[in-house]
Amino acid sequence: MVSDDLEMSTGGAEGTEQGTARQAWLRTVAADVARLDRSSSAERAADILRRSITEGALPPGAQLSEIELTEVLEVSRNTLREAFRLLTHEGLLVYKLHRGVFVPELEERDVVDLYRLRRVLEVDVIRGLAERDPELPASRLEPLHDDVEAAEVAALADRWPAVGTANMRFHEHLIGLADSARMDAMTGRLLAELRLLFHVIATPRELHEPYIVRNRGLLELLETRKYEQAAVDLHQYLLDSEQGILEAFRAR
Amino acid sequence: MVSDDLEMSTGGAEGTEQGTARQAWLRTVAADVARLDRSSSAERAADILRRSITEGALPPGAQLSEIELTEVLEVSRNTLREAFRLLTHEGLLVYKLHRGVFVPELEERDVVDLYRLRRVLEVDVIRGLAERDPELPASRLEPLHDDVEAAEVAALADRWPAVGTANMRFHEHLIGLADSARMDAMTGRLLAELRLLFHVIATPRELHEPYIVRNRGLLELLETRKYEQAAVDLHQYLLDSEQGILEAFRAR
DNA sequence: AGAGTAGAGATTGTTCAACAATCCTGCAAG
DNA sequence: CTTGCAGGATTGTTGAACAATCTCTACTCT
Repeated sequence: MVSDDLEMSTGGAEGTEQGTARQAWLRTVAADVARLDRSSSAERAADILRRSITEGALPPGAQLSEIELTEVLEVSRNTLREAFRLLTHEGLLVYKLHRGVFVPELEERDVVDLYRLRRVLEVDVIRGLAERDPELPASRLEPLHDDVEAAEVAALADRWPAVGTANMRFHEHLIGLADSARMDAMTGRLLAELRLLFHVIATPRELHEPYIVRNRGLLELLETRKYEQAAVDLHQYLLDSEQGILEAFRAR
Repeated sequence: MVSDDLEMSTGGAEGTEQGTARQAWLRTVAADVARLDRSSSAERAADILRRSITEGALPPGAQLSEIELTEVLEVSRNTLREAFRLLTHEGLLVYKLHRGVFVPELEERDVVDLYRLRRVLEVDVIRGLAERDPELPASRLEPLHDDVEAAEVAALADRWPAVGTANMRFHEHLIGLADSARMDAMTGRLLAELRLLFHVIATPRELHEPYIVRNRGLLELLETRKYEQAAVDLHQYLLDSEQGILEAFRAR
């Protein structure tokens, strides 16, 4: 959701269209300002907790004690509870009234549910490209390109959780092609929940490795504007991925 | 979100019909208990605000003052802020750091975005029925039936906002056929945002009336299991509805 | 001994009052 | 007309306090 660290200042860009260049620059500045402003204590606390959860430090089922965390995070109880609410609505925590907040334990039916949504949304994005944006500029695919390379590099270094992260960012950027704020929000939530599942799985390599090359294949189909083929491939891709997670899940 | 509790051991299967009747009763009791338990002050405050917003008492753009509302709702500032967070994540309020919370002002692009999502999700639900649940029991369509009738009754009484509400519930129940908790949540949010739009529209009758009969037609297609036809109709239905809202919106 | 119950201790839900940080308004100066 | 600067108002955050609820232990009764 963040970590698009300062993309700014890459110089250049005094091409023919000064007006649009300036507009683009204004946009990036506005984005930076928004990122700085976003600092409220509750959201910073939520950031730390989010990382702890998605990286597995807080395993599914764990309870988060309020007094304990106020000391660790150095925020007041009220602020901490606001952070809890934030994460609750991302699906990364669940409230049980008068009992506390817990890291949710997802079940098979959640996997099925999550993947159903992923298939619907992601496949629709691709089909949508064919209809509404067949002249997709290559620059919009750059983030996807970077993600694929990041996954390949991480794989060479045997860093499989990093591969998983890169793969997820690939899908996040894929959804981003739709220019739909609400799809972006939903996807963020879906992928966050999915991440929850990864930590109960023993074999991250088997889980992530096959999709590095498939992501690259998908990207090439997009670059050559074979949208229908990309949609079909992605559908099968997600079915396979779901199956892989379900199997790993049953074998835990 | 919760209320999966007390699903436990209903004493096994005594008479088949007694068993299911008892199960149904247990479910309703569980729902009641959940409703009472859910009482947290923040959620009660959120309920009141939600109604105020969706019924138009708080128009788009309005700012919600904290001190003012603590007096009206008789809750502390902290609890009120928790209610704000709840509504923020439903899309019914937006936070501006150090400035306060506001009822969002949706624009044309939001209409387009919302309807894109609605089309994707709702049409997929129908197509999904064909694949995974062709033997859909008639009882599952009862809520849809009730909604259609409610809309027809309200129309006869010239109560057009009520017609709009009934129409929305129809779509909510339609999504419910998918048995997907996450689709339900997303739809709730999408429809809440859509409601926000209705209040800047001057002619609720023209907006809602055509869809009463179309809802009934859709329902009949589902009852006779003509799923593909229903999917096609629904797609066009949503395109028309989007167009209607956009026109009313531009003419405001 | 085992089941049920009462109560102590711990945790969460909510309130209140205070202070710090930020925004908005109006006014003066260039 | 814009820029810069108080002053007032609103939001962000804290800490302490109390009420409500849950959990676990120890006790009573059969």
